[in-house]
Amino acid sequence: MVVPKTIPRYRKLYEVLRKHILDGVYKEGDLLPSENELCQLYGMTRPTVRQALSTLSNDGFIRKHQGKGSIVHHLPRAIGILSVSGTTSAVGDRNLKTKIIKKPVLIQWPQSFMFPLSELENESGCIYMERLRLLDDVPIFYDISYIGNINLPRITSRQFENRSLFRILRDHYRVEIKGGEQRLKAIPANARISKFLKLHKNQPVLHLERKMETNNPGLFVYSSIFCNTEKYSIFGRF
Amino acid sequence: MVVPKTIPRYRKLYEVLRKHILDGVYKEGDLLPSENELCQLYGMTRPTVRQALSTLSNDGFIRKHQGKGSIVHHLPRAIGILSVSGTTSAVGDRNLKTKIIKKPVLIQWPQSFMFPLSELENESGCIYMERLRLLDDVPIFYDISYIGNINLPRITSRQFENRSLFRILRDHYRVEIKGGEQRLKAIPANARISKFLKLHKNQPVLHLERKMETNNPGLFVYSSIFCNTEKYSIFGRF
DNA sequence: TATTTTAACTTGTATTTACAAGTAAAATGT
DNA sequence: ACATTTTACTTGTAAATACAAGTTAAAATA
Repeated sequence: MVVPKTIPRYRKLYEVLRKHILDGVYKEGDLLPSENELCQLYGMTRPTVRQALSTLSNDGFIRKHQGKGSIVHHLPRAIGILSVSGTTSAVGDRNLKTKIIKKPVLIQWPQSFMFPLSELENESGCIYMERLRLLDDVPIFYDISYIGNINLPRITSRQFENRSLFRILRDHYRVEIKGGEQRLKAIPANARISKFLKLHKNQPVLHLERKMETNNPGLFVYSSIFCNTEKYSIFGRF
Repeated sequence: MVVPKTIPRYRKLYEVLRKHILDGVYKEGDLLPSENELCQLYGMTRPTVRQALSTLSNDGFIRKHQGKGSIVHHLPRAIGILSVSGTTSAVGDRNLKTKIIKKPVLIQWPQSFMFPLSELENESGCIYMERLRLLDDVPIFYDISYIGNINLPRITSRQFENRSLFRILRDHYRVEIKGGEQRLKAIPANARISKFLKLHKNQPVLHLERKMETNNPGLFVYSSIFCNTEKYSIFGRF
């Protein structure tokens, strides 16, 4: 069923170092082992080690300094919805709950969609769902998602409670989110949004419209997200 | 004065291809020359070419597909303040004007600053300035900037009208913005903000707090930006 | 002692080589 | 005419090597 594609060595090292940083083995400001030491430790050559470090640097886990080394960068403490990793993993699964407002159903795309669609996407419709995400029982994200309906069997019958959409896509369909684009706006909460996010009407709400690319070239995931930023800020790197 | 540091070859190729894409030599959906062709064309080896393409890919100019090639990605048409490049270059200098609200002055950091400061930063104070940026004569960004006061002679007497802060830092002080982090919030406009952005009081405004890293390890640039997102959205890649 | 120089590290850039894996079109077979 | 296989291309991964350039601390020198 799930094809265990061989994982590149540089990716393995990336995962190991990333985990060590997240687990606190290497703390903020610490110097990572030098590239040559990592070569010896993990039995690979410098280009391979450098590819792993380069990815870590791009993801903001380390900063590299010529002549000095790779220094562990401080980790974001706020909600990292602006990063690729997705909300659930960013907050750490601890206090984040997901509530389904509308279970996933197969529908036609809305009349005037927020992003232009390819012909193939338009023909095959999309999977639609609405979720509410709460941090410490405070509603933070009201999330409307559209997933291109391209060979994702049984997705409408899956359990999405307390689980990341991205995780399900990855584990069950081998779909990885690669990146994407987004538009941001500050808007006044309408009746529906204020109801779900427990805000007064017309209170400012952060609105994100996102188009996410996947490892499947024809498959995109779209989200319209309304954020209650009264208590928490949305955090991002660039 | 300005030391002409040798520019790496992969960087040169990056600049050339980037310019070609921006100038429309390669259009959206076009296939770039293959890596081997680029090797021949520019007289360099594949790892060097790949380093240039990898940077282009990270910056969102191209998407790479194994077995196919590098495909030019569509360019953002909206305002790219979430990208590193800075506002001026992103919009294209055409209709964007900058108005100085408060000329740059050397002051002490505010009492409780939005980001933690290093000792060195705290001791030496900061350069403070306020700017208003207008697109088609509509005020879009109200921008409060703090620059660490580390060896930037005569900066308080420079002309910032219609010029990007980043450009001045780069051209006159060899300071390059490398990346950074930001927090986002939707807030109601207060008296001052509504005055400058020509909005009603309590209308939703997008608030960005940014910390930007530079090629000078001790130097950071901070901005508190209030955005009028009524007409335009803020665009970003991730 | 104080200063300068050197040496030993670090990461950055670049070449060369080899094979794996994905894509698409041409060649082949039925 | 259609389906399959082959082939030639593409990018991906990985090794081995070399030197440049920035940093730091030890060593040499004044």
